[in-house]
Amino acid sequence: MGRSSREQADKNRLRVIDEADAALRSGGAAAISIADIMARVGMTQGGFYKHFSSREALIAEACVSGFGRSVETWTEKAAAASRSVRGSLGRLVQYYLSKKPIERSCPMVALGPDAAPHLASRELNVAYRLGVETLFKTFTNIAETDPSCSLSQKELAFAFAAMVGANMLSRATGDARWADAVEEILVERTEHSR
Amino acid sequence: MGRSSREQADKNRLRVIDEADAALRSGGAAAISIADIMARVGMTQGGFYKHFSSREALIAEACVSGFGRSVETWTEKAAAASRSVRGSLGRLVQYYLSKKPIERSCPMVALGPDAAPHLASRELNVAYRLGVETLFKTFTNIAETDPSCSLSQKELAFAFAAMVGANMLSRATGDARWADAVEEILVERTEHSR
DNA sequence: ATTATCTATAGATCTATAGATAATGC
DNA sequence: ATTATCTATAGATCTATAGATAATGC
Repeated sequence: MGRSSREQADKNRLRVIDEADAALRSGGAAAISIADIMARVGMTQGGFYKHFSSREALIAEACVSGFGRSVETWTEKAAAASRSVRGSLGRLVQYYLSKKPIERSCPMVALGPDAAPHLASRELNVAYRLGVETLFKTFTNIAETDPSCSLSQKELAFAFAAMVGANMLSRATGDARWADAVEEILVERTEHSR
Repeated sequence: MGRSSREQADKNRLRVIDEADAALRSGGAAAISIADIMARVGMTQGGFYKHFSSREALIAEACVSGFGRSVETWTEKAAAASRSVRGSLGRLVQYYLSKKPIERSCPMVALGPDAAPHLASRELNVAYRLGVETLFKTFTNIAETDPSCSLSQKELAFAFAAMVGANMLSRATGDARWADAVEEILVERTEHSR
């Protein structure tokens, strides 16, 4: 097999990023093996460096991509109709904390420990910070346009941290207690003032 | 240098666990290199396997040790006198979310992603679950004996998740916003009923 | 002619083991 | 005699690079 068309090469690049994103969400940065990911895309490791300058560069790009995907999903889930939960923020919380395949977690949780400045490349740390900032902005935007929610900025930061912490704890322990408590309280708290 | 005394060997074993605990808190399971840790203790890697059956076994033991240390610290901090915060639960929250050296984080956060059942050894997953359970028990015990705190069990689980999430987010992003919001709200909420 | 991908490999890890060494403990 | 530790190394990674190959794009 020889060279791909420019168009195909661009698609291959995106597939590599998608696979890296999936691996990151499953096992953090430690789960990124260039040979593995290239094999999953159907290529060999040698081709990797025509697309990315280093493993670190791929991780940072996958982080950007993962957060981008989360922003989209959050917006969709908040907007979606739901019988059980009336407010859009409540719907987002319910989606975020409902049992999902454990192998594909939120990038905030999957990358949290790896993204700290003393461990991550500068690129990854920047991508993570920007990603969290963007997701929180999405969160507050949804809250502001939700008439059933009247939380202050500080209370929103609190709720956001609780959501993320509960996700991490329930995922790691397999005990839904954390996710359930946060979901119930936040859904109630964004509806009782309607 | 030849053989150590039985007493010295036991001390060496504990020093290996302490170094592993420090490495775990700094960089998660990925930061555990047997040669590194043994060198830090002043030994060579060959001696490792007289003390531990495998790298995974050391990680699990370090996890147990780390949680044990946290339980002790939490109890001390809650009991300590403080001018600024009156309730013992508030003191614990303040300690847990105050700026600490980023290199020595809470085991719940440092090991969270590594401890999930599809990634960790069974030993590590069990140690993590037990550790979280014990820390939450410590948390609720402190809350129950604190007359300024009247949170329900569900609200305590919520507060606990918020604390952990804020710790992870502030540590990873370097932005104290999450820690500050959770600290202020929880300290206020455990005092306004006094 | 250019270049995306492949094959092959250098160099640097890291875990675990085997056998040697020397101090302990009886 | 026993055993905690050391030296040395096998075997298995993994990242990154060099040079070959073959299809694209002009």
